[in-house]
Amino acid sequence: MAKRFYVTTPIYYVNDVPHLGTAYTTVICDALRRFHQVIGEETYFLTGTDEHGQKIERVAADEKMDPKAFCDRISERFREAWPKLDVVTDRFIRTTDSDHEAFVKELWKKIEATGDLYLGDYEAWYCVGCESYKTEKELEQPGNMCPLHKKAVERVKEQTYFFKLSKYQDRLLEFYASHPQFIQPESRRNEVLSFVNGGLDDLSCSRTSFTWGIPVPSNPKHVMYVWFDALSNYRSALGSAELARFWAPDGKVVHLMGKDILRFHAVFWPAFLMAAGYTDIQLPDVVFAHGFLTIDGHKMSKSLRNAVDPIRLAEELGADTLRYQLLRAISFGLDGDFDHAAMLERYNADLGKNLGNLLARTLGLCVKFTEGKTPKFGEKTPLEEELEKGFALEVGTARTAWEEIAPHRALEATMALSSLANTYVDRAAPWALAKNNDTARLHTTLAALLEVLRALSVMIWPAMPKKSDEMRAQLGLPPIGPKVGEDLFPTKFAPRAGGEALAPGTPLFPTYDKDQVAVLLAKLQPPPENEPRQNPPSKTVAPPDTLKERGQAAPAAGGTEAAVTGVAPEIDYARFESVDLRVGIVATAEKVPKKDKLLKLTVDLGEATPRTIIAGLALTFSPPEVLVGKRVVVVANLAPRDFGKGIVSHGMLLATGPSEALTLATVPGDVPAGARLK
RNA sequence: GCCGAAGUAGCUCAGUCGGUUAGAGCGGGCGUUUCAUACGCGCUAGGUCGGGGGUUCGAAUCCCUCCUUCGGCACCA
Repeated sequence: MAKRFYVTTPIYYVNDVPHLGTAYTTVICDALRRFHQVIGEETYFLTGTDEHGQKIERVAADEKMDPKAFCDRISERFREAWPKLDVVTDRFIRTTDSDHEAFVKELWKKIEATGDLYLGDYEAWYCVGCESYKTEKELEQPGNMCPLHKKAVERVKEQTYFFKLSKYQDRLLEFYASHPQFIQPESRRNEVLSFVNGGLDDLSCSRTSFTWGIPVPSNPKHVMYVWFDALSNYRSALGSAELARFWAPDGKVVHLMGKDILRFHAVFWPAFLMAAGYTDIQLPDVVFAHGFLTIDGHKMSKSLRNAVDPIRLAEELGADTLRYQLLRAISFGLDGDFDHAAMLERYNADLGKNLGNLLARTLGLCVKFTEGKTPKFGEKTPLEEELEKGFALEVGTARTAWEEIAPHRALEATMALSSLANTYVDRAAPWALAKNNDTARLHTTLAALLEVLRALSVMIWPAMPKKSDEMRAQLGLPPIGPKVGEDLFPTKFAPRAGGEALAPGTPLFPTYDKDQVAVLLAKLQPPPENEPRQNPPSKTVAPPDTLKERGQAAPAAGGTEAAVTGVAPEIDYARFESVDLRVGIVATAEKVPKKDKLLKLTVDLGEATPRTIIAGLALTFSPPEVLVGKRVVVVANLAPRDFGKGIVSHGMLLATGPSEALTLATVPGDVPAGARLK
C-alpha cells in the first residue's frame, strides 16, 4: 500500500490557453490527489506549462514579443485558471524555471556520459525535384534514384544528438511485462506494446535551427528536443532531497494524460530515465491515458473549444457542478461527451434531488424533533442493519474505484449510498415515530441518517471540496482537513455521540426548474456550428493537451507537416524550367477505395484526353465533387506513378497545409486549360 | 488495406471463464407519501444484446463472416 502519492498532469503547451480538455485532465488529477489525501497519504500534485520550442519562438515573434515574455503571459492564464476550478496544486512548474533547466541539463549530461546521447548526423536522402526527404526503401537502385524524377537524390546532413532509443526496446518490453499496471487502460497498453514490438529508432534529440530551448550543455549551438525537456518536468519538480521521497519505492507515481501523448509517456520517458541510470523501481508506476471529450456530441473544433470556457462554466454553475459532471458523466479512460443539457439534468437528479434534498430533509427533521442537535443512536432494527450493510458495500466500492482511478464509479457508489438513505427515511418514517412519541426510535433513525450524511460529506470531498465544506458546516462538522497518516474515508458505520449542534442552512444544491435550465443552456451552449455535414475527420483537436502539435520525433523527414526549417538547396534556372507547370481544370473527382486520403481525378490539360491524377486530397475535399471545375496547378511532366490495380497517376497537384485542411493552388479567372505557369 | 478496441433499453453504461424470465442509473409513464429543494418512495420501460451463419441440450457470452464507429499504421507524385 502506497504511503505517498504523486500525480501529474501533462504540462500544457503555451501555444494554447486553458480549455475544457485541459480542465478535464487537471480536475481528475486534483480529485485523485484529494482522495489520496483523505485516506491519509502524503501527496504531491504537479501541473505547469511547457514553453520551449520553435513554435513558441515563432508565435512570439509574430506578436513581436520576447519568447519569455510571451510564455509569461500564457503561463499565467493557466496558473490563474486552475484555482477557479478548486484545483490546488503543490507546484506549478514551468520549463523555463531555473531549477528545471538545471535538472534537465544534469539529466542530459548523465545520459551523454553513458554514450546513449551521441552527436551524429541526421542524414537523409533529399530529392530536390520533390523538395522532400526520401526513405531508403523508396529509392530505386542502382544509383539511389528518386523514383519519380529518375535522378539521383542528394545526401543532406544536419547535425543532431541522437538518443539510443533502439537500445531500450527489450528493456522496455520487459518492464511492461513485469509491470502490467504501468500502462492504463488495458486497451492502450496493447497499442504501445505493438509500437515497441515494431522496433524503435534512435531519436533525434536536438535542433540547431532555432534557439528557444534548453541548450545542450556540451554544445550550446544545440537546443534540446522539446519532449526531452518537457517530460523531465515530472522529475525536476522533485529535485530536492525532501521531495524525492515521492519517487521512492513506497510512493506511487501516476502520470495522467490524453491518449494522444501516451506514447511519449509510456516509451520515451521511461527510456530516458533508464538511460540516466534509474532502476525499474524508480520509474513511474502508472501512465494513464484518458479519452477525448466531445461537446454536445460535436468534436472539439478550435472554435468550439473556444466557445466552451471551463472558467465561465464554473462561474455560472459553480466549480463543483462542473467537476462533478467531468468526473461522473464520463467513463474515465474512454472517450466521452460533455453534454450541457445532461449536465444540468444530472445536477438536478444526483445532487439536488438525491443528495441535497436528503441533507435538507434530515436537518429539517432534526430542527423539528431534536432541537437542532445530533440525537443519540439507540438500538438497531433490521432497517438499520440493512442500511449498514448497504453503507459498507457502497463505501467500499467507492474507495476501490478511487484507488483504481475510476472516479465515475466512485461517484456512482456515492450516489447509491445517498439513495439508500432516502429509501431508509421512507421506511423508517421518523415523522410517524414523532407522532407516536417513539423518541428512542426517532433519535436512532435521525442519528443513522446523520451518519450517512457525514460519510457522504467525506466521499464527495475529492470531487466537490466546496460543497463538502458547506455540507459539513450544516452538519456541525469542521471542514475536511486531511492529515498524513489519518484515514478519513468512511469505513465503519459509526454514529456520533449525540448532543452536538447542527447548523442547517440554505439548500446545498438548489435545483434548476425547466425555465432556468432553458435560460442556462441558451447562455452556455455554444451556437451550433455550420459543420459541413459528413465532412470527415477534421481531426479532433485533442482536448487534453496540445502537445502533439510539436511535430515529429525526427526532423521533417518526409513528414506531411513539412516543418520548413530552411529553404532547399539552390537550383539554377534550367533546372526550374525543367518542371512543367500547367493549368488544369478538374473534370471528375472520386475517392480511391480503401485509401483514406486518395482522390482519383481526371484533369483537363488541354490535351486530347484528360489525365488521371491521384492526389492526397480526400480528407479536405469531401465530397470530392466539390473539386470539379476548379483550375488547379499541375506538374505535368512528372513521371507516372503506379498505385496498383491499374491506377496510374500522371501528374501532381500543388497544395499546402495539413492533410485535413489543405489549400489547393488554384488559378483565378478563365485561363485556358493547359496554360503554362512560369 | 493492415493491426487493435468497440457496437446491449430514449441516454450513459454494467454484465461475457456459456445456463433459470438480459441488468443499473438517468429520462419517460403510472401510483403513492408528506419530513424535505413540487422533493422522496414503489411500480413500469417489454430492448432482434450491430446483421447473418455455425458449435452446443443451451450463447449477449465460443467460432466464422459481414456491416458500422473509434484509434494506430499505410496510402498523399
